[in-house]
Amino acid sequence: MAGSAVTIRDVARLAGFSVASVSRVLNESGKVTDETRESVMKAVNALGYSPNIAARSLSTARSQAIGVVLPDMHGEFFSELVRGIDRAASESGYLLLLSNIHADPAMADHALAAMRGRVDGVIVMAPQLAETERERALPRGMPAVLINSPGNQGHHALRIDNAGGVKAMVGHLLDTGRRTIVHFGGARQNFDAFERQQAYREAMAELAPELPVRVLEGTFDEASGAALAQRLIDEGLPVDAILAGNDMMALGALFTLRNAGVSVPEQVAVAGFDDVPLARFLDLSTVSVDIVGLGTRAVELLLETMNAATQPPRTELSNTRLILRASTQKAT
Amino acid sequence: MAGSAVTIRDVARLAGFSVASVSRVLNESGKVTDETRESVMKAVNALGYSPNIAARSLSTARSQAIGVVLPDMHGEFFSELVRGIDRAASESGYLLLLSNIHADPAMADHALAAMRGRVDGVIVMAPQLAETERERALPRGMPAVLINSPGNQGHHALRIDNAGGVKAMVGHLLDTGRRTIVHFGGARQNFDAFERQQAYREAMAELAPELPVRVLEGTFDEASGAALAQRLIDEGLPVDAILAGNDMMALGALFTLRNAGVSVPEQVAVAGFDDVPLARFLDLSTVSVDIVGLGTRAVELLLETMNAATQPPRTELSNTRLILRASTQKAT
DNA sequence: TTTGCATATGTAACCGGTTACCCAATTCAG
DNA sequence: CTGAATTGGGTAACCGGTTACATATGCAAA
Repeated sequence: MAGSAVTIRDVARLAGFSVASVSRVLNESGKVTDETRESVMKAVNALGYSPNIAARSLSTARSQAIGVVLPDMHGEFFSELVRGIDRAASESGYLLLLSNIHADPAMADHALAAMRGRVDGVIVMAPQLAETERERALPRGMPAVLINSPGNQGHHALRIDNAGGVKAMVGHLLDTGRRTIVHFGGARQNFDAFERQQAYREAMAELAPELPVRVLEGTFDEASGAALAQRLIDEGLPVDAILAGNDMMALGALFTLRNAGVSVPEQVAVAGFDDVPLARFLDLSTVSVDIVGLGTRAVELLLETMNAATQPPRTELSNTRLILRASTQKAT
Repeated sequence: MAGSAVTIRDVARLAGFSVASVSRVLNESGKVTDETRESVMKAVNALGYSPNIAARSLSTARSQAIGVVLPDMHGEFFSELVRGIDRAASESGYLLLLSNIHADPAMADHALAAMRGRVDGVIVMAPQLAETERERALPRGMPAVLINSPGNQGHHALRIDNAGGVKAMVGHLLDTGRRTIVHFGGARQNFDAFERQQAYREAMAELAPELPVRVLEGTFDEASGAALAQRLIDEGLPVDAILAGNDMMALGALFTLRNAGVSVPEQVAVAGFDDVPLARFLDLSTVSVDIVGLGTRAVELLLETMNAATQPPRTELSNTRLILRASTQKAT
């Protein structure tokens, strides 16, 4: 370990006190006279001493770090989430141990095992991992908070309010006179994709049971959105609104429609989900999620769990906001 | 520390062997018979044991973690860089200890101090921190690699090849017949902004010394680009090319020009730097930087330093690629 | 058979902190 | 002036691993 040459015993020797007193001075625990404090501090500065955190962790059984296990994801969502987590964690004096897991359950196992003993708790986002697999990987007794992950075995969980967001958007489309709303869904095993598709069906059933329901399944990327849009064009465009499972799909659709000479929003409305920065530039109506807030809240819940493990597990929804732009409504 | 119920002694007892043998099995060090290995592994699985890393760090004096100190930045750049670092680090069995520093030198101090004894080395990106401040904060003897940071006191350093990228873009603009190229610069204390402005001046001096040089200073955001573009419009648009210090400024300029009825690229070419995802959608010519590669390379250099500290410090440039789109040239 | 050597395993010291517990000195009450 | 209470400080056990060294076992060579 780098920079650990000087130990507490060296400081104690130079200061002329015992290691216990040095420790007491440094941790401001226990009683010490001012003279003791002074000579200890002098020795600390003279030697450039700083405590070895591994040793401290070992004996206190706390590491002042929280583990963050995230899927291999791109762009804004990742950075905003980490920003939120980091902000809240460092406010409480915690550092972040970060690990991306790459879809593969074995890697998830490995990542979580590697964190054992180095973190006081973990924030896990594993939308692609089944509940049983996750629970097996999670060291038992490890405080954990889940973000957007299936199940909630004894842990606090946070979810994006997919249902609320989708329902609001469906409501908006219906309000603006759309009658044949088709949903572009993401891959089935993706948790968000699943929830959003579900929400679309429920919203339609509740708000407009007389209208047709149609889901085209793809993947959460631009190319997939483009391909599905092309399919609709080939069919003669039997729709007046596309509600995509995320923004990238929506953008793919948007471009394909425009290139094919279809006017948006006049002929077809296009809506997405996520409010990626691109959406604003391309005037895409979408649903915005407070990602920084999600991360911050996850840390709060985790700290709560770590301090008083007896809380019954809660699932909270992070709220969403409807962002209406030109892709679903005529300019005002 | 959470989840530490089972220790190596429990495993040893259940397996009927000593802790030394268990350790040998788990670390694949020393000789063990197949039967020993088997019973140890059985006990490990039965108990769900995984070693306490703090204890291991303490006795081996290595933490198998690297610290990552990054500025508070947004979007793609952050996620791609972390992705690159994480990929290379986890391949070599290292975890990431992450800390955002928020421009403030005191926070940088604090972040680095907190990493002492928990990491085997650090990757620091602190473009806004003066060299002396950074060196004071960095624990002595701590292996470090710098990314895009001023100075390189005894450390390996990585830089985006701002000069090369800007020069290539200036060359392209000149080749396509532009004669009055103005540079929109970022804030002076931003290291990249500074380098890019410098590079613009040098490229002009070298490639077209007879042409006018003009720099408008702003900040690295869209609003600033828009404001500067408006200023040029108010002046009667005495330019035929805008080379912005980054993509966001370029996009701000692009929108403002278009809204004012200026045709791009016919009347004015607009170029950026970074190749953010938006650039592709909005057909902005720009310079792309291999961010993932930057992160990966940083880890490689760091590991090298940690293993053989005697290398003379090197500074490497990560290469850039000219991305030509419609904002600087007519459709082919 | 004895010596020798390789090999597998066990014992216990050690990493560098924290802290329970003990002791000595001082203060205070009666 | 004595005994009790208070207080600052020291000793050493402990956290959970790793590993140098000691030991035991088996087998080959002499």
